[in-house]
Order: sequence, then C-alpha cells, then structure tokens
Amino acid sequence: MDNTMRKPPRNRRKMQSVTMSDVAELANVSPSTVSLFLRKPEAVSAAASQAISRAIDKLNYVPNLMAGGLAAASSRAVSILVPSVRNAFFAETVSSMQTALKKQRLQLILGHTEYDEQEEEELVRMALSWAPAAIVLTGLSHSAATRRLLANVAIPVIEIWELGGPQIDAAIGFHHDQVGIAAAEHLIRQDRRNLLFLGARMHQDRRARQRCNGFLQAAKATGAAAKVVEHPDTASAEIGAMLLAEALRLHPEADGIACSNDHIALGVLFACERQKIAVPDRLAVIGFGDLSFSAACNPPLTTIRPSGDLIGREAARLIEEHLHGEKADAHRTIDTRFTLQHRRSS
Amino acid sequence: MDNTMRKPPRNRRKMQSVTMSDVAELANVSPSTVSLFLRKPEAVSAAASQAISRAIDKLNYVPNLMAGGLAAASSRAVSILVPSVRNAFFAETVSSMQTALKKQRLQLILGHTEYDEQEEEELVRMALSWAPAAIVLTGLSHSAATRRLLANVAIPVIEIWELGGPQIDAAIGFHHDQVGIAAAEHLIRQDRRNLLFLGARMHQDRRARQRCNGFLQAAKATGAAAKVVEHPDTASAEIGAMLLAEALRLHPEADGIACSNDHIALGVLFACERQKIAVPDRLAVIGFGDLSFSAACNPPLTTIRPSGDLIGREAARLIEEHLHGEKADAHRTIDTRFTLQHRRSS
DNA sequence: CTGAAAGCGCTAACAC
DNA sequence: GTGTTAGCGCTTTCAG
Repeated sequence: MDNTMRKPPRNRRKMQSVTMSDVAELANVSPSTVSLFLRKPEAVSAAASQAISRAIDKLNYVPNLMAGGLAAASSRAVSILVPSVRNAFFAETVSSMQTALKKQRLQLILGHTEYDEQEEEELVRMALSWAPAAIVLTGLSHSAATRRLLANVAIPVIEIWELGGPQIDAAIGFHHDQVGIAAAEHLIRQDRRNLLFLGARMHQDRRARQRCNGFLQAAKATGAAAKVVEHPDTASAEIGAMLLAEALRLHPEADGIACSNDHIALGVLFACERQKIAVPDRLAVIGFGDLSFSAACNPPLTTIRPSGDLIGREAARLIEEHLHGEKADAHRTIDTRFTLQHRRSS
Repeated sequence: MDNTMRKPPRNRRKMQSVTMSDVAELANVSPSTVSLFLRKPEAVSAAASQAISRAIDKLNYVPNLMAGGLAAASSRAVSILVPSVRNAFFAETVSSMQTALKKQRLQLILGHTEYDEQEEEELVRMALSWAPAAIVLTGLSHSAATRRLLANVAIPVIEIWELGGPQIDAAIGFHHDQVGIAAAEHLIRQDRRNLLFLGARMHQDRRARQRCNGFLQAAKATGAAAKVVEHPDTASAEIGAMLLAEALRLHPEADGIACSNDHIALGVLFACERQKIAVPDRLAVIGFGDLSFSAACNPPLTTIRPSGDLIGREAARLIEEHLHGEKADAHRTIDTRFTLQHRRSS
C-alpha cells in the first residue's frame, strides 16, 4: 500500500477563527499550558501567564465550551425547568439563581414545562443532552420516565419549590400545606369562622392545591367552616374578582378568605372596593406571594411570603459544593420556609 | 521502534453510558447511518430506520449535543440576554420565544444584564463560547467591545424591544418615543393641558426614558405643559404612590398623568383612592404595559400595550429562517408596534 | 442508501 | 511547571 498516494484532506469549514492553539503559538507555549492557565491560573508560571494573557487579548480569543465540555465530560451549563418564567415566583428563583451561578461561570439553560409532566420529560431529555453540571426541576411530581432518566445521573438533581414527598436527589423549598395551615390559623385568630379558599388553576398547580388542602384541614381541625371556590384559568386579578362574586353568591356568610396567590387576592380587594364590602371588617383577606403590589394596595394585603429568592441561592450553593467536590449527602432537603406578612386586609 | 511494547491506554472516565456507536452496533448499521437518521430520517431506508428506532428506545439513548455541536460547528442553543426576567415584559418575550423555538429543538440560554453594558459584554462573550445558533440582545445600546464581538459572527444577532437607532444586524420591537407621543396625544384629546410623566429607574432604563422624551416632545408640540417626576428605583406600586404624592406637591395643577409603566400607574391609582382624588375626573391616568392587573383595577387602567409576545415569536421566526438557509437580508427591522387600550382611568 | 475516515477544539493523564 | 498524547461523541465529506 502506498501511503504517499493518499488523497489530500477534505475541506472542512472552520468553526472558529481563533483557537487555543493559536493562542499557544503566539504565546510560545503548548496548548495544554493555555488550557491549564484558563482553568487553574495559579498553576502556571508568571511569565507564561503573562504571555498567554497578552495573546488572548490580542487575538480576542473566546474558548469553545462545546469542545471543553466534550473533553471534560461535563459542561458549564445548568438546566432549570420551571412551569413558566411568566410566573413571578419562578422568575424570582431563576433570576437569583442566575446571579449566584454567574460567579462560577455557569450558564442557565431554561425550559418551560407549562405544568405538563410529558413536556417536562421531553425537556429533561433535551437537558441531559447538554451534559449539564446540574439539573433543576420544579416540584416533586414527575413522570415515571423522567424519574428513570434522572435516577442514575452523576450530577446533582435538585427539585425546588416543593417539600414533603419522595425526592429524586436534593430538594429545596417549603411545605405548601403548611402555608395553607398558617393562612387558616391566621384567619381563625382574627375570629373568622366562615372560611373560604379561592383558587386558580388548581387542577394543574399541585402546590396551590396543597395550600388549599392544608387550609381546609386546619379549618376543620378547629371546627371552622371552610369552602373552596375555584377557576380553571391562570391566576389574575380579573379571575380573583370573578371568584369573589361567585363565592359570595354561594356562601354569603363568609367572613375570611384565603387566596391561592396575591393576583387572586388583589382581584378580591378590587371587587370588594367596587361593591363597598369592608375589608377587613366584613371580610378578612389573605394572599400568597407578597408580590410587588401587595404592600401598596388598599388595604395593604396580608399575605404569606415564600422564599423564591432563597430557593435560587440555595440551589446555586448546592451546585457549587458539588462542583468543588464536596460529596454532599444525597437526598438533602432544605426547608426555606415562608413568613406571614400581617397587613391591614385581615 | 516496537509498537507492541506500547503502554496500555490511560483511564478516562466515560462521559456517557450509551453512545451513538452503541446504537449503531445494536441496530447493525454504522454510526454515520444513525447520525443521518437522527438528522434526516427520510434519507434512511425504512428497514434501517426501524432497527435504529428500536435500538434507541431499547438503550434509552440520549444524543450528546456537545459532541454534535462541536462537529457541526454550531449548537442547538440560542442565547438570550435581557435586563431581567423578573420584569414581566422580558419574561413574556422569553417565554413566547422559548415556546416557538422548541419546535426546532433549540434551547434557550438565558443571561441577565441588569441594565449594565459591562455585564452584557461579559455575557456576550460567554454566550459566544457556546457557538449558539443565534444571539438575542435587549435594546440597541451596547458597549463598543460588544459591538466588536458581534460584528463578524456568522449567526443572526437580534436586538429586541427597541427600534430607532443603529442596529448590529436584525432588530425587532417598536419605537418607545412613539409610545410617549401616543400617551400625550391621548391625554390631550381628553382635554388635559397640565401633563405629568412619572418615571422609575429612568437613568438605567433607556426605553422608559425614550417614552418620557416622546411624551414631553408631543406635549410641547401642542402647547401643553409637561413635567417629569422620577424615582431611581425599580418600578413598583409603592413607588408609584410616592411619585404621585410628590408630583401633586410640586405640580398641584396637573390633570393628566402618564406613567413609565403599569406598576407605577397602579400605585398612582391606589394613592388617588386613598386621597379621594377622582380618576379620571380630576386626574386622567395612562400607563404602559397592560399588565395582568391593569384591566381589573379601579378604575380600569388606560394603558399602552406593547407586543412582548410577538417580539419573541418574530425573533424565533427569524432564527428558523436562518437555520433553513434562507439568507434573509441583513439589518432587517420588524416593527411590532403597540396598541392603546382605552379604559376608564382617562 | 450506507459506511469509512477524518477531524471539530479542548481536557487530562502522564512523562519529563 | 510544561509538553505530549490520546481521545470525548458526533458530523460530514466522499466512495462505494
């Protein structure tokens, strides 16, 4: 066989104008030194470091994370799957997590499940194709296939915004039934005995349902009456107002209302104002979320404030620890709790 | 030289349990056929297709996008950089874009600039390391280095939520000064002559400033008086209420108020209610955003509704076209416009 | 329609 | 502290 007769190499389009080798060449070191410098600058001599820095600047080198991730068998990406970032709760978590992860040069890959386990499963599959450094899911409820996909991965799997069920790996959040209990107990402390829970989209939003269940259970425990009125659509002030109208039609004796979140509660306050229903004298109102308007409305809304921000930061911390090799005990659970903001609506 | 004396291969930890070769082996075809099947199923014979499908299912194969991206010189990721996803406007765009991109199996990599060009520059650098299929930025204002980084990339660069300045490549959004003009003209049509603009965070939020400028300019053009009262913090109902109080102290003659967004306007409505200021009789109020509460509050808020959703969908469409090779004319501009929602606050 | 082969740009043993 | 080397898992010519 005649090797000298080999055809010339084929044409491949280049992906990147300037590669690590270019930097190495200009800096007069080997590529692996450049690589080392980029990952552990302190392990490289001052002279080499300087030459490399200069070369990087001069060439405007941007490392290729795909190549790096492929070689290192793990990428600088973290996948986060939430129902929707339109929901202020998850937006807060995503935002705070992002801020915390930036310090570790990790990037967030975002996915929206729309409260659909099938959708989530597909997204988990796509997420895994990125060989992410960690994967973050919302809630504890997933399809069997999702669980199977995640059962044996070597990276942290973090379930957020829900506590109190079997978890895949780590979980960070709080108990939503306790939120409902706290709301009911608060209203009962205000001498309300005819309680109402107004909920939106509870057939899909498991956690809203849990809050509702906790509420009913706590009411029953103290002998107070408690009813539920719900609407299938996404929570909004408009739906809150509609729910109040229907609720008062069905249960005119009600004197204390808890809402599945502050959007609903705001609508309730708007409707009360229009119908001259005195809050809190005639009707005490408590929400969930402590959203941006909740302290400013008329009257200021009593609400339960979750810890969306803290959830994001704790998730980032867990990922950081794992990255630094601290083999955290699996199945860790972090309860970020919630706080009752007592304002004038109750 | 004795090749038989070679050291054994080093130990490398495996990244992935099941690879394309495993699938190929089980399906009795070559890896490249599997690859082809995955990318262009119609180019593979029915028999092979079936065998491959079966093998994929059986092995639970998940393709490695890093390897794919590296080989193909471009990834299935789209970078999107927004000031913050906590802001409902950007959350909407991110969400709608994500939904649209999913059909093309593209994933969103999210970054928060926090209205900081320096931050944005760093994020653009990180974004490029992913060899994304496209990169989406907010606004038309960027650091010189950012422009330089993006000047020669081969992928679509899409600037969203702002029109009316020099753009890097494509731009999708609307003219914010026209929003301000529309607001002023609307108030003037309602016979208001002492106009006020209440703004939050306008030293950072360029687009809010543009709306303000358009407002002032239109007022001046018709001979109406127009003043600005602003607050440095992020918009919220609380700040809206504070701004109203200060505004009426400084300009008690005001009879028409435009707000930099609906959070501010909501706070204005709350404050008016507390102080028994009749809206719209004594004071007409117009906001911007048409947020979830705007149609439900007391009185329902007249506001200008942007097209955050459409922006996301159009961006996705542009990316899709590029992916399918349709060499769209560069420097494309898509005006998604806005609509005035006339309600009872004016 | 299918397969062989040559990398994409980088990391991580390992040797020096 | 630095260089050599052998891939990571996939795509993409190109030949058959």
